[in-house]
Amino acid sequence: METILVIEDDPAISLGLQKNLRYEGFEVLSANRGDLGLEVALDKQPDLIVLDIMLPNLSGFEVCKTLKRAEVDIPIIILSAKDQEIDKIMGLDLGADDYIAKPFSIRELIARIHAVLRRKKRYEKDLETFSFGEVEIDFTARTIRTQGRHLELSPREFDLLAFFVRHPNEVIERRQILNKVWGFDYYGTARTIDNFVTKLRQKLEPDATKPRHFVTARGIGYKFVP
Amino acid sequence: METILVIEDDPAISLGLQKNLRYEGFEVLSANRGDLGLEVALDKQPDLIVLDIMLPNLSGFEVCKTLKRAEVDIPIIILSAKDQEIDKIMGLDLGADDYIAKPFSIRELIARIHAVLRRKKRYEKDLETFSFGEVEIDFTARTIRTQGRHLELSPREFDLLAFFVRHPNEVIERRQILNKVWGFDYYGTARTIDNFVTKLRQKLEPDATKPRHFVTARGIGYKFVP
DNA sequence: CTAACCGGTGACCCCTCGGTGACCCCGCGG
DNA sequence: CCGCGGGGTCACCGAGGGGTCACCGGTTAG
Repeated sequence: METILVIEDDPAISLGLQKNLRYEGFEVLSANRGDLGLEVALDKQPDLIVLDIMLPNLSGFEVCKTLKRAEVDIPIIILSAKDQEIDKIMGLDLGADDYIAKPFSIRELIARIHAVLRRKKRYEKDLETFSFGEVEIDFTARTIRTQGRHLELSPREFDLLAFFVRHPNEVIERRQILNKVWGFDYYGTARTIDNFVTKLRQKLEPDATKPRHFVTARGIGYKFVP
Repeated sequence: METILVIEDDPAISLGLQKNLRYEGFEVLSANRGDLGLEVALDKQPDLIVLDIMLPNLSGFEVCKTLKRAEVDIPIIILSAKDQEIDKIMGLDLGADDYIAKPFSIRELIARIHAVLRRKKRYEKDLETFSFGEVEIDFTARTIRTQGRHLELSPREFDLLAFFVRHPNEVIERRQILNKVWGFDYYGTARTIDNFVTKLRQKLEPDATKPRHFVTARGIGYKFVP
């Protein structure tokens, strides 16, 4: 379930928001002061923050800037009192994900929240997937697709592939591969790696006899080229 | 048949509304004072309330706030005298589902009533049910149907299923499943999970020996694919 | 009070997967 | 041209992960 933090000092608005967001199926946290909101944000890491600009103790501006500076990737939707303010705020380029002026329709706010969360999810999914040639890797589901067809990799095969993908265009010696994929305390023969590379080639290369992605570096190890 | 409660003190408007709504196929209740309206709402639990803001004894504001605070999830459409009032009301964010200014077209009101009811229905359905394959889950009633037949899940089985359903297409390690379903302070063996997964498979998979929905991720945990 | 049920553990067996060795090929250097 | 070493590939085997069943203790409902 997604968690939303509401930072808003007007109790009427805050309570109304909380109620509606819970009704919408979110878990809701709230803070009525900027400094408290910042604290909660850093502590609980909500999925989204609804942030009023006019706040006691620490303004919404400051909260937003601090969060962005801390590289905390929590999307922020800013509430502000007047339409005119919106332009000013957007001009300041706080890095918020959306802006909405009071008085706002709760329906619209919820729609925008969903939109922002969807965007975030899609973005995260990009991080969790990787493609090269005809091959698509989904790290979350630990699945591989090639030419639209699903195919099976054993756990070790998948781990090795993941390692290669994280180090593209880089000759890596066998020792290093063993350390990273099999664990630093593993004392196996280097032949194991060769075997697994063969399997990956057979499953993922268009022509396994002429490897294009999993290239041998004779005398050293292997190199993955996407 | 859906029941609509009209809370409106002007007899002309109230009677007109009642007639039109009955003609439209709704069952209609009415109240001419705020306090009476609230009473009827709580007593009869109508499917929707059309609520005037200016009311004797208890204002529409109060009725709305009280209902929302009581967690009575009846959608409310607010009528108000003037256009300008609408902005103010929306700013207060009473949690009403729609607002309409007098004088209003009865056609428009009816259209909005239908829209709100549709939204509510869809929302409730989304929130409370989930389907995959032949299986239908009702989270509110905590019941399962498959191929039209009702079947029994024990509490833990249901919780585990609910957890899987909330994390589709995601390989989840056993530790995490224990944390989320059994509680972070639970120290049981991983075998427990395996047993419950087996039970879910036997009850929900078309062919329990060839799981399609509850997939094992060898060495890690499980993955639910709808 | 008793029976049924449920959750949790242990035991057993199966099957997959990882790892090793063997064999052969290929490329390189003498 | 030949010998050698590194690597591709295959087949085999043992370990261990997981499916499943049986049992047991506690709780609840009848």
